[in-house]
Amino acid sequence: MRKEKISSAVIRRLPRYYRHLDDLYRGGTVRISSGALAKSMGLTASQIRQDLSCFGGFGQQGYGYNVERLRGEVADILGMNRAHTAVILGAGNLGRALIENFPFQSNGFRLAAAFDVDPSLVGGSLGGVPVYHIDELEGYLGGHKTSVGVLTVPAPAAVDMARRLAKCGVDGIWNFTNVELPQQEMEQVRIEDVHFADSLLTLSYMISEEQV
Amino acid sequence: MRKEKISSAVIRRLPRYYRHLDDLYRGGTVRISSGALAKSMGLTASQIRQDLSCFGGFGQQGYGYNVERLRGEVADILGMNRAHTAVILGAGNLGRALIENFPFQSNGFRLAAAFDVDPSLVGGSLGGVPVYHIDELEGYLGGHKTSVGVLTVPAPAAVDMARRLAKCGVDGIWNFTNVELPQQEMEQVRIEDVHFADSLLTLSYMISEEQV
DNA sequence: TAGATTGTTAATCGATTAACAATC
DNA sequence: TAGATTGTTAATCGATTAACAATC
Repeated sequence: MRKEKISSAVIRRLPRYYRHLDDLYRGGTVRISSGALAKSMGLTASQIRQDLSCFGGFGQQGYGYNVERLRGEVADILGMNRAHTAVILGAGNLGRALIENFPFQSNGFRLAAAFDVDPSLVGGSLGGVPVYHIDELEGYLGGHKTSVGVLTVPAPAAVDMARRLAKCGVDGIWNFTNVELPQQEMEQVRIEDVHFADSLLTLSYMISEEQV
Repeated sequence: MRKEKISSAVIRRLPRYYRHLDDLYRGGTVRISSGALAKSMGLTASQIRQDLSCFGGFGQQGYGYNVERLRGEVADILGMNRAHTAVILGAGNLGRALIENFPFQSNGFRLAAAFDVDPSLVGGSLGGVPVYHIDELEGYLGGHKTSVGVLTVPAPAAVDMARRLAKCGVDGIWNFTNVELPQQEMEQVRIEDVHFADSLLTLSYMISEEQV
């Protein structure tokens, strides 16, 4: 289906396309032209047509794109309909924030289990998700095919936990620890980092620059 | 000091440079060549020299870079020594995770106040940070020059809170809500988004692609 | 000094934008 | 049909890589 390797610049824009198309869809918009979408997203029409054409011709000359259809196509491209599963490691504040508030379901994931060491949490559940002791990780993953491990453990535990997830064969790690995981040790695992510090420092640069 | 507009590709790499240099510094490394740093970061030596030369000549021929000095220079460039201040809006799980666990201080920020509507929190403090009622926001910001507002409120409140922060004259908004803020309404405010959903969907794409 | 490594200029590569024939 | 808008090819722009003289 796909012609060549899709550049990561394009891939990073896909979730934004999805988000905007979903908003339009929910708002009842039936069709949209690349020009109109570009304007509302702050991109160029050319870029949108170029990006989408990596995956196929979803539009129609003289008409534009059907919002519902395009939204669905982008969802498919992003793998949102593949019944991905996730487990989360670490049920501290951040872990709990994700467990209780992040809409895994509407992003195509089912959050199946949480792991922690806190005896007051283990055996219970959070937001409908059972909490197991971290020692049960291998046993659990052995029996439950899991796509992604979400890492919200304290920094010192991060690398070890990543290794254990990799050894159990997860496809990806969603890394919230401010630690660089050893990708070269786990070539087969895709790692996506959410580095809060990098983000804040970028903002710090931007606001500092203004005042030079 | 700076010649021209620095490209955002370069800016996004600066925090990673800082992180690596800080690790090296803490580990006691005194000097490093662009080649060695490149290898450990998965970049090219050319790129590192090119990036750094945007800001000045920090190295020495035949020697490389002094780690402590370069770490300091990058920190300065990032604005880490400008005594930035921040307030956080929303002390739910995510807000609390940031208040209690995120090292604002070592990223050059002082987290001065939190705002929420929960009567059981207002008037108290979290992680040493006083919690005020959101109604007190304007009063507080009027009296306390604040660089950044951290947005960890529920999605429906996000845009309104962003407007209020902008009106009070913050320089930047660190946005954790899955909402696109109206940048065009607040040209003077720099917005840095941490879109969890975009990040997870990127990972979803990467692991799905493997299995085509 | 000789070897190493920078900062910078030139060459290459890739991504974005523009243009336009195809066509709904 | 005429107007609008796509998908795609070509042109431009920008970012990365390579090369090398300068020099510590």
